[in-house]
Amino acid sequence: MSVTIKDVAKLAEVSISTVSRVINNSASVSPEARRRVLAAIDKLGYKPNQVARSLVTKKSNLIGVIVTDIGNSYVAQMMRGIEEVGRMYNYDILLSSSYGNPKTELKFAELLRSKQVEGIILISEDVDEAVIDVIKEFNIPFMYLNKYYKVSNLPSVSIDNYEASFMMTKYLLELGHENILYITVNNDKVGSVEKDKIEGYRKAMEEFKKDELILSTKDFTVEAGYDMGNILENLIDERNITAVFCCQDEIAIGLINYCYDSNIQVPKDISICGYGDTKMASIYRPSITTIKEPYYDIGAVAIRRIIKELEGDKIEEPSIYLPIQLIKRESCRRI
Amino acid sequence: MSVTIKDVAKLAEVSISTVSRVINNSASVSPEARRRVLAAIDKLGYKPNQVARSLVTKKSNLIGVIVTDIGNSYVAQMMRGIEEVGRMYNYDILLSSSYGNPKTELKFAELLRSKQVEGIILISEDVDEAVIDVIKEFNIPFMYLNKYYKVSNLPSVSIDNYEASFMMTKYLLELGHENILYITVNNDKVGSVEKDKIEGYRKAMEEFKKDELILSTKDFTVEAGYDMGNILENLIDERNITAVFCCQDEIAIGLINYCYDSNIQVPKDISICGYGDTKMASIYRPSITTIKEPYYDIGAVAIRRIIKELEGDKIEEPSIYLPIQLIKRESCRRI
DNA sequence: GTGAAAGCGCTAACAA
DNA sequence: TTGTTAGCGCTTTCAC
Repeated sequence: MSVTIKDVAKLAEVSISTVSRVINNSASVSPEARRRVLAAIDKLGYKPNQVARSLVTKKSNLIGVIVTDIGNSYVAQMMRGIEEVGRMYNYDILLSSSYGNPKTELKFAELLRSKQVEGIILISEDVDEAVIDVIKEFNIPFMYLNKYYKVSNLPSVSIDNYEASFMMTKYLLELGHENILYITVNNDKVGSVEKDKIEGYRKAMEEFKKDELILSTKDFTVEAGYDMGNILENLIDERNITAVFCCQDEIAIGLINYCYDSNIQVPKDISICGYGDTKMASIYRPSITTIKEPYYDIGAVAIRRIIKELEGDKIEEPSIYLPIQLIKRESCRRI
Repeated sequence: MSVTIKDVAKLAEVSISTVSRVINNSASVSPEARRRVLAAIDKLGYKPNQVARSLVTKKSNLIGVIVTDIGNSYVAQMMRGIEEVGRMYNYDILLSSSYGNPKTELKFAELLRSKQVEGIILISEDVDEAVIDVIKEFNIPFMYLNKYYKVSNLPSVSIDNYEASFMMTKYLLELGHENILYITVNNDKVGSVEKDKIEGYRKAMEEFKKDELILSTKDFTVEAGYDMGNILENLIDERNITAVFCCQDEIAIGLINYCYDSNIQVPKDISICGYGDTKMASIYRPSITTIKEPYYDIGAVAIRRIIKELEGDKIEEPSIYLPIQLIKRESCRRI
């Protein structure tokens, strides 16, 4: 068996309380006793059993994170922020992947709870009120991170999508583009950020007195972007489209792939920009003009807020918005 | 406070032992008592405290994973496999990122231990014997995953790099390429898989009676690949190089980026292949011919082996090699 | 089939 | 400054 506090106490010839005091620095211990305890700890290679400690202190120092899919680049970036900041404050991360299944999310939430996590971060790509309600009832700090939807009154960290979309559209307009296509993803659900982004696009187009043109694709994948290719090809001729604002980098990449395959040159023949600034956007050629969503920071701020709440701070504003950035790269040119 | 086994016992008017028996199905309980207990559990929304349970059973159902950086695509893929298979067997994942720092790895290893993890998976990119030794001493199932180094006699899951490299080189030769450049990364450390890969390349070149040409770059990054560009440009002229086998996809992508910027067409002017089959390799244009390292499976098999060991199976072979695949895409052409 | 009691490894009164 | 003791929430003998 592994060595316990008793073994240390015996070897150091003190009581277990004294050992406990030494390892927790919780009360004054005579230099002599401390020395003996430390020596014993060293000799035995004693490491306190955190499980036992948790049981009595009711502090697990665990924060549960439920993600859709850790294989998604942006999720991994958020995890980095979560992990790194959590670590600074001595919190460990219990990870579970739901693959977008609400049933699984629910199961994991309860599992995390039974493991006594002190807070939960849910990274979701859909909205399921049932899961949210259950987690809320746990009465522990909770952060809801969703790149695609807003849920009002839920503590979260995100960006101002309206502003970002407006900024990007304006940039394209200022480059001289007059006919700018916005590619969104079919979505009627309440809270979809696409609504805000479309508003931002519209606002800018109106300001420049240009006609809007919005098309939907089926989802946020490279394939969906690729599939928009032939429609775009027609639009270039028929509507003299010179720039496309894609609602996600993946779609932009798919579209540029189509162009590559069809000998349409980007940005010479058409300017294409994305949204998100995933890793790929900077590595791909042409490198992609996009909006940088600060994934790392979103994760970092989310866990920081949880820890603050754990430390007693009440969080005032449920939603925090982080600054975005327009990243100008090769895929969009002045016209 | 949250509801405990006592509350359930009181409401059901049985002893806590009976409640325990019901939730664990550990001994026969009269139908009537079971019914009452179940009703009480349901009414109170009772969830057993896993921490308390762990303390007595000495089973935490936790597996600790130390990764270099969850932001790396291949690490995230491995994590998927680890998480998903762990979940099937009811194990939770405690995640920590070392960012390659051995001191941090060590600290996390001990932290994980004190959290009573039942097994540890270390995903590393360097070799630090000290860390390995410490983890070994924990005497719990341990898997060592390292894409770049082999450490003999350590339980691990990897691929046969010699074979993979041989296969790829042979493929290029069979496409008609005669002068094939292999780009490796400067590395004298023992156990580097680059040694095996170079051997595989050599073997194939010898078999086809061609001269080898090997160059080193500084690390496994896109930038390092890009930096090889001008050297390659000269080599195309001077040595009539028609194909480049890069030891990692990132380097291949960097090199192709250079070509893109310098109006060298891939694969028309030069064929370039990579190694790893990261996500990027299939999305990038031209799509990249590469060796598929089965990251997901590596993670899945690693944790499965840990669980098997936890279940009492002794693991015979320390190292397991998973099958690789040659993925033929656009970046290499017949000559 | 069931309850009482011991104990997992630890912290935190409390008393000395 | 120190030791004794009670418990954290649970499982598991051991009697009955």
